[in-house]
Amino acid sequence: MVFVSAPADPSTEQAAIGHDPAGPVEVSESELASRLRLAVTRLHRRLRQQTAGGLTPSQASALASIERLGSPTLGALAARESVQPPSMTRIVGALEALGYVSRVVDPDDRRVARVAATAEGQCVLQRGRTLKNAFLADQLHRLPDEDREALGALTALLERLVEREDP
Amino acid sequence: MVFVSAPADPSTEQAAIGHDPAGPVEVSESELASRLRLAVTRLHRRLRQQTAGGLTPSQASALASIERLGSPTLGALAARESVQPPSMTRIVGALEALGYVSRVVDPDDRRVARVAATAEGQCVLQRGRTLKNAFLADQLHRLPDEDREALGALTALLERLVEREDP
DNA sequence: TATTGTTATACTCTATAACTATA
DNA sequence: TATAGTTATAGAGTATAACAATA
Repeated sequence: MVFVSAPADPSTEQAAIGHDPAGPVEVSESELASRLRLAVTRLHRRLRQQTAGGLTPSQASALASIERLGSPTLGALAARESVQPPSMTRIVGALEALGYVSRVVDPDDRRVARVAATAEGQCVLQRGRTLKNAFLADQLHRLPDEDREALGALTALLERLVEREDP
Repeated sequence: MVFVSAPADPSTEQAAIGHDPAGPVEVSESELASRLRLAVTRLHRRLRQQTAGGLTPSQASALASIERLGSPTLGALAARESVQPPSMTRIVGALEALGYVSRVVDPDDRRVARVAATAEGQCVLQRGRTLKNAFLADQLHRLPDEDREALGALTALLERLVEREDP
Protein backbone atom coordinates (compact mmCIF):
# COMPACT_ATOMS: atom_id res chain seq x y z
CA MET A 1 0.00 0.00 0.00
CA VAL A 2 1.21 3.40 -0.87
CA PHE A 3 0.05 6.45 0.91
CA VAL A 4 -0.28 8.94 -1.84
CA SER A 5 -1.86 11.62 0.24
CA ALA A 6 -2.15 11.72 3.97
CA PRO A 7 -4.12 8.57 4.67
CA ALA A 8 -5.56 9.95 7.88
CA ASP A 9 -7.81 12.29 5.96
CA PRO A 10 -9.13 10.68 2.82
CA SER A 11 -11.40 13.62 2.14
CA THR A 12 -8.41 15.67 1.10
CA GLU A 13 -7.07 13.02 -1.20
CA GLN A 14 -9.33 13.79 -4.09
CA ALA A 15 -8.64 17.46 -3.92
CA ALA A 16 -4.94 16.87 -3.90
CA ILE A 17 -4.21 14.38 -6.62
CA GLY A 18 -5.64 14.72 -10.05
CA HIS A 19 -9.01 16.08 -11.05
CA ASP A 20 -11.12 13.01 -10.89
CA PRO A 21 -13.78 13.42 -8.27
CA ALA A 22 -14.55 9.74 -8.46
CA GLY A 23 -11.40 9.03 -6.49
CA PRO A 24 -8.76 6.40 -7.32
CA VAL A 25 -8.95 5.32 -10.91
CA GLU A 26 -8.00 2.14 -12.62
CA VAL A 27 -5.32 3.15 -15.04
CA SER A 28 -4.53 0.95 -17.98
CA GLU A 29 -0.88 0.42 -18.67
CA SER A 30 -0.94 1.73 -22.19
CA GLU A 31 -2.97 4.78 -21.35
CA LEU A 32 -0.73 5.53 -18.43
CA ALA A 33 2.34 5.07 -20.59
CA SER A 34 0.94 7.47 -23.11
CA ARG A 35 0.07 10.13 -20.59
CA LEU A 36 3.37 9.79 -18.80
CA ARG A 37 5.23 10.12 -22.05
CA LEU A 38 3.43 13.31 -22.97
CA ALA A 39 3.88 14.78 -19.53
CA VAL A 40 7.59 14.04 -19.58
CA THR A 41 7.97 15.53 -23.04
CA ARG A 42 6.30 18.77 -22.02
CA LEU A 43 7.94 19.07 -18.67
CA HIS A 44 11.33 18.47 -20.22
CA ARG A 45 10.68 21.28 -22.65
CA ARG A 46 9.69 23.62 -19.89
CA LEU A 47 12.78 22.79 -17.92
CA ARG A 48 15.03 23.13 -20.93
CA GLN A 49 14.03 26.76 -21.23
CA GLN A 50 15.44 27.71 -17.85
CA THR A 51 18.85 28.04 -19.44
CA ALA A 52 20.19 31.17 -17.83
CA GLY A 53 23.30 30.84 -15.77
CA GLY A 54 23.48 27.15 -15.10
CA LEU A 55 24.21 23.86 -16.73
CA THR A 56 22.24 22.34 -19.54
CA PRO A 57 20.02 19.44 -18.50
CA SER A 58 22.45 16.97 -20.02
CA GLN A 59 25.37 18.47 -18.21
CA ALA A 60 23.58 18.56 -14.90
CA SER A 61 22.46 14.98 -15.30
CA ALA A 62 25.93 13.80 -16.26
CA LEU A 63 27.54 15.67 -13.41
CA ALA A 64 25.15 14.07 -10.96
CA SER A 65 25.94 10.63 -12.34
CA ILE A 66 29.66 11.27 -12.23
CA GLU A 67 29.50 12.09 -8.57
CA ARG A 68 27.26 9.20 -7.80
CA LEU A 69 29.42 6.71 -9.65
CA GLY A 70 32.68 8.00 -8.25
CA SER A 71 35.17 8.03 -11.10
CA PRO A 72 33.37 6.29 -13.92
CA THR A 73 34.93 5.60 -17.26
CA LEU A 74 33.50 7.65 -20.04
CA GLY A 75 31.85 4.57 -21.50
CA ALA A 76 30.22 3.57 -18.24
CA LEU A 77 28.95 7.08 -17.83
CA ALA A 78 27.50 7.08 -21.32
CA ALA A 79 25.71 3.82 -20.62
CA ARG A 80 24.35 5.12 -17.36
CA GLU A 81 23.04 8.21 -19.05
CA SER A 82 21.57 6.31 -21.98
CA VAL A 83 23.75 8.22 -24.39
CA GLN A 84 26.25 7.15 -27.02
CA PRO A 85 29.95 7.61 -26.22
CA PRO A 86 30.50 10.46 -28.68
CA SER A 87 27.69 12.40 -27.05
CA MET A 88 29.24 11.87 -23.67
CA THR A 89 32.59 13.03 -24.96
CA ARG A 90 30.99 16.35 -25.77
CA ILE A 91 29.08 16.65 -22.53
CA VAL A 92 32.15 15.85 -20.47
CA GLY A 93 34.18 18.23 -22.60
CA ALA A 94 31.82 21.04 -21.73
CA LEU A 95 31.86 20.18 -18.03
CA GLU A 96 35.64 20.07 -18.14
CA ALA A 97 35.81 23.47 -19.79
CA LEU A 98 33.63 24.80 -16.99
CA GLY A 99 36.02 23.33 -14.46
CA TYR A 100 33.45 21.01 -12.93
CA VAL A 101 35.06 17.71 -13.86
CA SER A 102 38.52 16.41 -14.65
CA ARG A 103 39.58 13.70 -17.04
CA VAL A 104 42.22 11.25 -15.92
CA VAL A 105 43.80 8.58 -18.07
CA ASP A 106 43.59 5.23 -16.32
CA PRO A 107 47.15 4.11 -15.48
CA ASP A 108 46.30 0.43 -15.87
CA ASP A 109 44.69 0.76 -19.27
CA ARG A 110 45.64 3.93 -21.02
CA ARG A 111 42.78 3.72 -23.46
CA VAL A 112 40.38 4.41 -20.63
CA ALA A 113 39.42 7.91 -19.55
CA ARG A 114 38.07 8.28 -16.05
CA VAL A 115 35.98 11.26 -15.14
CA ALA A 116 35.68 12.79 -11.69
CA ALA A 117 33.95 15.83 -10.28
CA THR A 118 36.23 18.64 -9.13
CA ALA A 119 35.67 20.41 -5.85
CA GLU A 120 33.90 23.14 -7.73
CA GLY A 121 31.74 20.61 -9.52
CA GLN A 122 30.73 19.08 -6.21
CA CYS A 123 29.87 22.53 -4.96
CA VAL A 124 27.59 23.12 -7.88
CA LEU A 125 25.88 19.83 -7.29
CA GLN A 126 25.47 20.19 -3.58
CA ARG A 127 24.13 23.66 -3.68
CA GLY A 128 21.76 22.52 -6.38
CA ARG A 129 22.61 25.85 -7.80
CA THR A 130 21.73 26.13 -11.45
CA LEU A 131 18.83 28.53 -11.25
CA LYS A 132 17.14 26.04 -13.45
CA ASN A 133 15.45 24.53 -10.47
CA ALA A 134 13.75 27.83 -9.86
CA PHE A 135 10.74 27.12 -12.02
CA LEU A 136 10.22 23.67 -10.61
CA ALA A 137 10.90 24.64 -7.05
CA ASP A 138 8.44 27.45 -7.40
CA GLN A 139 5.80 25.14 -8.81
CA LEU A 140 6.45 22.68 -6.04
CA HIS A 141 6.16 25.44 -3.52
CA ARG A 142 2.61 26.09 -4.66
CA LEU A 143 1.51 22.51 -4.37
CA PRO A 144 -0.53 21.31 -1.44
CA ASP A 145 1.71 19.68 1.11
CA GLU A 146 0.36 16.20 0.48
CA ASP A 147 1.07 16.49 -3.19
CA ARG A 148 4.60 17.60 -2.62
CA GLU A 149 5.22 14.71 -0.30
CA ALA A 150 3.68 12.27 -2.71
CA LEU A 151 5.79 13.68 -5.47
CA GLY A 152 8.88 12.89 -3.45
CA ALA A 153 7.90 9.27 -3.22
CA LEU A 154 6.92 9.07 -6.84
CA THR A 155 10.02 10.75 -8.12
CA ALA A 156 11.92 7.86 -6.64
CA LEU A 157 9.74 5.62 -8.74
CA LEU A 158 10.49 7.61 -11.83
CA GLU A 159 14.15 7.34 -11.09
CA ARG A 160 13.92 3.58 -10.85
CA LEU A 161 12.01 3.48 -14.09
CA VAL A 162 14.79 5.22 -15.91
CA GLU A 163 17.64 3.40 -14.35
CA ARG A 164 16.59 -0.08 -15.37
CA GLU A 165 19.16 -1.77 -17.47
CA ASP A 166 17.05 -3.37 -20.20
CA PRO A 167 16.13 -0.80 -22.83
CA MET B 1 3.85 11.92 6.03
CA VAL B 2 5.15 9.92 3.16
CA PHE B 3 7.79 7.28 3.34
CA VAL B 4 10.36 7.79 0.70
CA SER B 5 13.18 5.51 -0.26
CA ALA B 6 16.59 7.03 0.02
CA PRO B 7 17.38 8.46 -3.41
CA ALA B 8 21.11 8.13 -3.05
CA ASP B 9 21.55 4.61 -4.36
CA PRO B 10 18.84 3.08 -6.49
CA SER B 11 20.52 -0.28 -6.71
CA THR B 12 19.77 -0.88 -3.09
CA GLU B 13 16.36 0.68 -3.22
CA GLN B 14 13.38 -1.23 -1.99
CA ALA B 15 10.95 -2.85 -4.34
CA ALA B 16 8.01 -0.70 -3.40
CA ILE B 17 7.83 2.79 -2.11
CA GLY B 18 6.87 2.47 1.48
CA HIS B 19 9.46 0.26 3.12
CA ASP B 20 12.73 1.99 3.60
CA PRO B 21 14.46 0.61 6.65
CA ALA B 22 16.17 3.93 7.19
CA GLY B 23 12.80 5.44 7.87
CA PRO B 24 10.99 8.51 6.59
CA VAL B 25 12.97 11.16 4.81
CA GLU B 26 12.17 14.82 4.72
CA VAL B 27 12.24 16.03 1.16
CA SER B 28 13.20 19.62 0.63
CA GLU B 29 11.70 21.52 -2.24
CA SER B 30 14.96 22.26 -3.91
CA GLU B 31 16.27 18.75 -3.57
CA LEU B 32 13.05 17.36 -4.91
CA ALA B 33 13.11 19.82 -7.79
CA SER B 34 16.63 18.75 -8.60
CA ARG B 35 15.84 15.05 -8.55
CA LEU B 36 12.67 15.46 -10.53
CA ARG B 37 14.51 17.48 -13.12
CA LEU B 38 17.18 14.83 -13.54
CA ALA B 39 14.62 12.06 -13.71
CA VAL B 40 12.64 13.89 -16.37
CA THR B 41 15.77 14.61 -18.38
CA ARG B 42 16.82 11.00 -18.42
CA LEU B 43 13.41 9.55 -18.99
CA HIS B 44 12.86 11.94 -21.86
CA ARG B 45 16.09 10.76 -23.42
CA ARG B 46 15.09 7.16 -23.10
CA LEU B 47 11.73 7.82 -24.63
CA ARG B 48 13.23 9.85 -27.44
CA GLN B 49 15.14 6.79 -28.58
CA GLN B 50 11.98 4.79 -29.30
CA THR B 51 11.74 6.49 -32.66
CA ALA B 52 10.73 3.64 -34.92
CA GLY B 53 7.47 3.89 -36.75
CA GLY B 54 5.59 6.59 -34.90
CA LEU B 55 5.54 10.27 -34.26
CA THR B 56 8.31 12.24 -32.64
CA PRO B 57 7.60 13.22 -29.03
CA SER B 58 6.87 16.79 -30.09
CA GLN B 59 4.44 15.68 -32.73
CA ALA B 60 2.65 13.27 -30.43
CA SER B 61 2.38 15.91 -27.75
CA ALA B 62 1.09 18.52 -30.17
CA LEU B 63 -1.43 16.13 -31.67
CA ALA B 64 -2.76 15.29 -28.24
CA SER B 65 -3.13 18.96 -27.41
CA ILE B 66 -4.83 19.69 -30.70
CA GLU B 67 -7.46 17.11 -30.00
CA ARG B 68 -7.92 18.21 -26.46
CA LEU B 69 -8.27 21.86 -27.39
CA GLY B 70 -10.58 21.21 -30.31
CA SER B 71 -9.46 23.55 -33.09
CA PRO B 72 -6.86 25.75 -31.48
CA THR B 73 -5.13 28.56 -33.25
CA LEU B 74 -1.52 27.93 -33.96
CA GLY B 75 -0.53 30.52 -31.39
CA ALA B 76 -2.69 29.03 -28.67
CA LEU B 77 -1.28 25.63 -29.43
CA ALA B 78 2.27 26.94 -29.21
CA ALA B 79 1.51 28.50 -25.84
CA ARG B 80 -0.06 25.31 -24.59
CA GLU B 81 2.96 23.33 -25.65
CA SER B 82 5.43 25.85 -24.24
CA VAL B 83 6.94 26.37 -27.65
CA GLN B 84 7.49 29.44 -29.77
CA PRO B 85 5.20 29.94 -32.76
CA PRO B 86 7.85 29.19 -35.38
CA SER B 87 8.53 25.87 -33.73
CA MET B 88 4.86 25.03 -33.77
CA THR B 89 4.65 25.96 -37.43
CA ARG B 90 7.17 23.24 -38.12
CA ILE B 91 5.56 20.65 -35.90
CA VAL B 92 2.13 21.26 -37.37
CA GLY B 93 3.63 21.21 -40.85
CA ALA B 94 5.00 17.75 -40.20
CA LEU B 95 1.69 16.51 -38.79
CA GLU B 96 -0.11 17.98 -41.79
CA ALA B 97 2.25 16.23 -44.17
CA LEU B 98 1.47 12.98 -42.38
CA GLY B 99 -2.21 13.64 -42.83
CA TYR B 100 -2.96 13.75 -39.13
CA VAL B 101 -4.06 17.39 -38.90
CA SER B 102 -5.51 20.01 -41.21
CA ARG B 103 -4.96 23.73 -41.24
CA VAL B 104 -7.96 25.99 -41.76
CA VAL B 105 -7.85 29.74 -42.14
CA ASP B 106 -10.25 31.34 -39.71
CA PRO B 107 -13.01 33.03 -41.72
CA ASP B 108 -13.49 35.78 -39.14
CA ASP B 109 -9.86 36.75 -38.92
CA ARG B 110 -7.88 35.57 -41.85
CA ARG B 111 -4.56 36.00 -40.08
CA VAL B 112 -5.47 33.12 -37.82
CA ALA B 113 -4.73 29.51 -38.67
CA ARG B 114 -6.79 26.92 -36.87
CA VAL B 115 -5.55 23.39 -36.54
CA ALA B 116 -7.71 20.31 -36.18
CA ALA B 117 -7.01 16.59 -36.04
CA THR B 118 -8.16 14.61 -39.05
CA ALA B 119 -9.99 11.31 -38.68
CA GLU B 120 -6.73 9.54 -39.21
CA GLY B 121 -5.05 11.70 -36.62
CA GLN B 122 -7.71 10.82 -34.09
CA CYS B 123 -7.19 7.18 -34.91
CA VAL B 124 -3.52 7.46 -34.18
CA LEU B 125 -4.25 9.12 -30.90
CA GLN B 126 -6.93 6.75 -29.76
CA ARG B 127 -5.06 3.65 -30.58
CA GLY B 128 -2.14 5.14 -28.73
CA ARG B 129 -0.28 3.51 -31.52
CA THR B 130 3.21 4.83 -31.90
CA LEU B 131 5.16 1.83 -30.71
CA LYS B 132 6.96 4.36 -28.64
CA ASN B 133 4.88 3.47 -25.69
CA ALA B 134 6.23 -0.04 -25.81
CA PHE B 135 9.22 0.63 -23.62
CA LEU B 136 7.24 2.49 -21.03
CA ALA B 137 4.30 0.12 -21.06
CA ASP B 138 6.67 -2.75 -20.59
CA GLN B 139 8.38 -1.06 -17.68
CA LEU B 140 5.03 -0.29 -16.14
CA HIS B 141 3.98 -3.87 -16.57
CA ARG B 142 6.85 -4.96 -14.37
CA LEU B 143 6.08 -2.60 -11.56
CA PRO B 144 4.34 -3.76 -8.41
CA ASP B 145 0.67 -2.90 -8.55
CA GLU B 146 0.90 -0.25 -5.86
CA ASP B 147 3.64 1.51 -7.69
CA ARG B 148 1.72 1.55 -10.91
CA GLU B 149 -1.27 3.04 -9.17
CA ALA B 150 0.90 5.62 -7.53
CA LEU B 151 2.43 6.46 -10.85
CA GLY B 152 -1.00 7.22 -12.18
CA ALA B 153 -1.35 9.84 -9.51
CA LEU B 154 2.11 11.20 -10.21
CA THR B 155 1.35 11.56 -13.85
CA ALA B 156 -1.74 13.58 -13.10
CA LEU B 157 0.38 15.78 -10.89
CA LEU B 158 3.00 16.13 -13.55
CA GLU B 159 0.36 17.11 -16.04
CA ARG B 160 -0.91 19.84 -13.77
CA LEU B 161 2.60 21.03 -13.19
CA VAL B 162 3.18 21.50 -16.87
CA GLU B 163 -0.15 23.03 -17.64
CA ARG B 164 0.26 25.97 -15.34
CA GLU B 165 0.18 29.23 -17.14
CA ASP B 166 2.89 31.20 -15.41
CA PRO B 167 6.29 30.25 -16.72
C1' DT C 1 0.18 50.57 -36.02
C1' DA C 2 -0.53 45.95 -33.89
C1' DT C 3 -1.09 41.08 -34.41
C1' DT C 4 -0.75 36.26 -36.47
C1' DG C 5 1.78 33.28 -38.53
C1' DT C 6 5.82 32.13 -41.68
C1' DT C 7 10.54 32.12 -43.48
C1' DA C 8 15.54 32.46 -42.67
C1' DT C 9 19.08 31.35 -39.83
C1' DA C 10 21.66 29.52 -35.94
C1' DC C 11 22.44 26.80 -31.79
C1' DT C 12 22.08 22.60 -28.84
C1' DC C 13 21.76 17.77 -28.29
C1' DT C 14 22.27 13.52 -30.09
C1' DA C 15 23.38 9.86 -33.49
C1' DT C 16 26.28 7.00 -36.85
C1' DA C 17 30.54 6.27 -39.20
C1' DA C 18 35.29 6.62 -39.53
C1' DC C 19 39.59 7.27 -37.11
C1' DT C 20 43.43 7.00 -33.35
C1' DA C 21 45.57 4.91 -29.55
C1' DT C 22 46.18 1.46 -26.79
C1' DA C 23 45.74 -3.55 -25.64
C1' DT D 1 42.22 -8.18 -33.97
C1' DA D 2 39.42 -5.93 -30.43
C1' DT D 3 38.37 -2.08 -27.38
C1' DA D 4 37.98 2.95 -25.50
C1' DG D 5 37.47 7.11 -26.80
C1' DT D 6 37.59 10.99 -30.25
C1' DT D 7 36.68 13.50 -34.50
C1' DA D 8 33.68 14.39 -38.48
C1' DT D 9 29.36 14.88 -40.04
C1' DA D 10 24.32 14.86 -40.15
C1' DG D 11 19.63 15.23 -38.34
C1' DA D 12 16.21 16.49 -35.00
C1' DG D 13 14.20 20.22 -32.19
C1' DT D 14 14.00 24.70 -30.81
C1' DA D 15 15.04 29.78 -30.60
C1' DT D 16 15.42 34.71 -32.27
C1' DA D 17 14.98 38.01 -35.92
C1' DA D 18 13.03 39.61 -39.99
C1' DC D 19 9.08 39.38 -42.98
C1' DA D 20 4.18 38.95 -44.94
C1' DA D 21 -0.57 39.30 -44.57
C1' DT D 22 -4.39 40.92 -42.20
C1' DA D 23 -6.77 43.72 -38.90
